[in-house]
Amino acid sequence: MTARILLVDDEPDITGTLEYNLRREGYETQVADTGQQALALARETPPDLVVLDLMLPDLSGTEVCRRLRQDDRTRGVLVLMLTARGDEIDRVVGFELGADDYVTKPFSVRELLLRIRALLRRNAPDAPRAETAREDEVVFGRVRLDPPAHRAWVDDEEVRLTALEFRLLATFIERKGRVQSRDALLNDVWSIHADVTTRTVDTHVKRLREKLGEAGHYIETIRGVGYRFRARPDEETAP
Amino acid sequence: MTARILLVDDEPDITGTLEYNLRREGYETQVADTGQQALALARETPPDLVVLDLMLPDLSGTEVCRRLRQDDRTRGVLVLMLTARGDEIDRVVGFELGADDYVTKPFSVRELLLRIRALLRRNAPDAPRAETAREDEVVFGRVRLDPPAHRAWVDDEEVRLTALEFRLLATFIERKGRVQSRDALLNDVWSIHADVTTRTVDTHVKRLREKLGEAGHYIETIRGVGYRFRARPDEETAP
DNA sequence: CGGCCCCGTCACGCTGTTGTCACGCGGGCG
DNA sequence: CGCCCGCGTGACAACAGCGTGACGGGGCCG
Repeated sequence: MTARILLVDDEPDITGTLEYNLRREGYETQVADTGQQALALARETPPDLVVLDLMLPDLSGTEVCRRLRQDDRTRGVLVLMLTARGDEIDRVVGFELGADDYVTKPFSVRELLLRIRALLRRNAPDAPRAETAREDEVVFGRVRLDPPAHRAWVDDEEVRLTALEFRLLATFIERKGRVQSRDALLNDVWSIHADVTTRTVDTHVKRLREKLGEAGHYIETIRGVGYRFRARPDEETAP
Repeated sequence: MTARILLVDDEPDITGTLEYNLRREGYETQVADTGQQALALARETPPDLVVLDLMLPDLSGTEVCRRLRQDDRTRGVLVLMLTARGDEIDRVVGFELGADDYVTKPFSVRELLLRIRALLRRNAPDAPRAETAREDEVVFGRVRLDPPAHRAWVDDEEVRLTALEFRLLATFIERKGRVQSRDALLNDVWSIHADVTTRTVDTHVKRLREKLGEAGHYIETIRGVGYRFRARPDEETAP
């Protein structure tokens, strides 16, 4: 079974070169030059791997990745990100997005081809990713997160989180034990730097708590400061 | 638990640079310049990750990797390979060796650091922050403060402080040993420059003392001037 | 095109926090 | 020795901050 690869970039030079080389190696390829198109194609017939540029005309690459993870049909697709600022890479391959690999621009085509091959083989049918998949999971008390699959559980009961909620929860867990001001959260989760008087953060924290049920108590309110995710699941703070 | 990283390369330049950078990020490092030495060290106390050069004086990097995978003690260790001729990479990250990632020489240190961080996090059991949080703590006698977490303890008993009280206490400790006039405190803690006739400061000092219990005596009243936090916990001032 | 889901905003009500006041005490200064 | 200013203290009312339910717009999918 030859692998199918979806190339997403608005630069024809890049997709062209990659397509040529990948086909020469026996892969089937598809090309999309916008995020929307990429999502449509991926949902139509999920590829084995998506090479995803971060800079796209419509949606950002991170957004595309997020939506891929949210759809059952495309959840398991491997994602290799192209380009990321150094300080973004952590989020790209970390809790939040769970991309499987990345290559920074300018990149050598050879390098990219090698990484694609490595990813596909690591994920090959008879070499189940079971082991590595486990390692990608994040467990905190009764909460379990699988960033690459973009799924969440509480007590082994799956919880359906929206993209935003997932991002919020991932950020909380990543920064557990430390208070996050509303401003900080708006920066990191919403990617906006606005002075805020709205109750947006509060509302989404409420929704997240609601969906997490008992585990919602992991999110503590520090009045006048912000929110804090518990440092440890069994921790008891002063009354 | 900070991660332990074993660097294996016969180039002191490389190991030196990496060691410096990794330590700066809080990792523990070990260095080996031969394959045999690397294996010995790894078996002695298995590290969390091995950065492994392919070109070594005695054993090849691939051979070292293979033996690491064969030994029960070191089987689970993450391996990041340095340098590989293009046509070798397939074997390195493939079934045969099963390295977890690779970086080709010449490599950017930044790139390598990012990949190391990504690997470790993906593989981190838990509590990646526990240790670093410690470093942010402020300890003064029986009082302990954790500003990022916005928590306070007296004799390891957590004390619940309001945002204002926390700010006040932090300011005191920051300016310990020096008298703070009520005006100064209103400036720094309340961020207002008002002529003061109110008993606001006094009231909050009282509340803070109350919550601190015995440790409340760290805050001394300097009649006619203001308040002063002790310079040292064991200090006794003349009555 | 229509329905659904997601998300931002708003208003309302509650609770903990905070500023103020009055009172009493005590120490220093005249 | 006594008075006065400064400080501790308890009470209290206003208020800000937060939880919550509801609403409407907008985007995505069928």
